Amino acid sequence: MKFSTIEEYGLRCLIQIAKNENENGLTIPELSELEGLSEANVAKILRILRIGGLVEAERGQNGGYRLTKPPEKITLREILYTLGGKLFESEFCNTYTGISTICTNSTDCSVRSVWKNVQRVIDEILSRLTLKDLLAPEKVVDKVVCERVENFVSINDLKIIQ
Amino acid sequence: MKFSTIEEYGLRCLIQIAKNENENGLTIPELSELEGLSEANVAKILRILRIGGLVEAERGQNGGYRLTKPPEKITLREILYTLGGKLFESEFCNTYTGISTICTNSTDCSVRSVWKNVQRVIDEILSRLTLKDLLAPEKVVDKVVCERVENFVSINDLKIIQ
DNA sequence: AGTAATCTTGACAAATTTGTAAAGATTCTC
DNA sequence: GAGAATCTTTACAAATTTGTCAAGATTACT
Repeated sequence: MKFSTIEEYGLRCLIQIAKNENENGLTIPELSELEGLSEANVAKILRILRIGGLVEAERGQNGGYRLTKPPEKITLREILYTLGGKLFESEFCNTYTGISTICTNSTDCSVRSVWKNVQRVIDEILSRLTLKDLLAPEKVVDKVVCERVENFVSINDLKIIQ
Repeated sequence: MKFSTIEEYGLRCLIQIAKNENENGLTIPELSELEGLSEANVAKILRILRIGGLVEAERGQNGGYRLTKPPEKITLREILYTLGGKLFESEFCNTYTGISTICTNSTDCSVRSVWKNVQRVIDEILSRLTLKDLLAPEKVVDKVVCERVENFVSINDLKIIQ
């Protein structure tokens, strides 16, 4: 269970765009510079975000990328779903070799239940965090994210390692 | 953010091994048959589980794979960590292009905070589920997993879709 | 000892994901 | 309208993950 690079880079680019003051938005070369990615790669990632409706592009000399909505209205769930799809797709069982027969016949697919429930919790956490929450300096963000998560989950005795 | 096929198949194989009654354990051809995977693929996955210390193998005519501990002592966290690694590795930031300079200089790496907190919650959920919890028929498992998760997380108004 | 059933390993092939390159389309400025 | 700056798209290359194959090692049974 990993985050893909598209998710990582896409979210980073979105944060940069949201932080940007200039009304023209951010250009591909600027994002490339800010995040240390190649321009071609930024272009590809921004395309996904644009098709997903999270950013809009203006071409030409004063062109660039802007958010389509204010950052407080964009949830992390929406972002990560656009960039990487859901953790557990309902076709999942069918795409895996041989499992369809096993699942439908014996209906003994306990694994699915785990995936579903993990996804449910992740979805809920990500729904409660917006792009705006990520715009502060790292330490502030960390505090907010921790609080938000703890407010929702009853982890009392657990510390974050590292 | 996806589960890898190794995680899916590995967990399935473990469940089969745990369910198995025969004291000799399950052989590769049997697991292959049960889960609809090729024998070569099963062999590869079982190797990971064996190196990870979750199963032990016996060679020869009465050979097969058995669990190294009782299923109630094997957590899903342990299993998925063995099969797929952590969601967020601490070297993560360094492995991504260009980010090291940005991270260390501006310490403005809000994304990391999200990953860390999501992982914290997933880890906690997976720690509370053991292999034994997955051995019942699907509907029973579903009930148990739901309850266990809900007991820990305050989702009140959310229903599982599908 | 020989044979069959099994696990074990390393090399390779296929598929998927990730990243790059090049040519095109649009807009602004002059 | 020419040119520069920008986004857009498609095709391709590289890297990673996934899956297969074949040869070897171990054990039990006769």
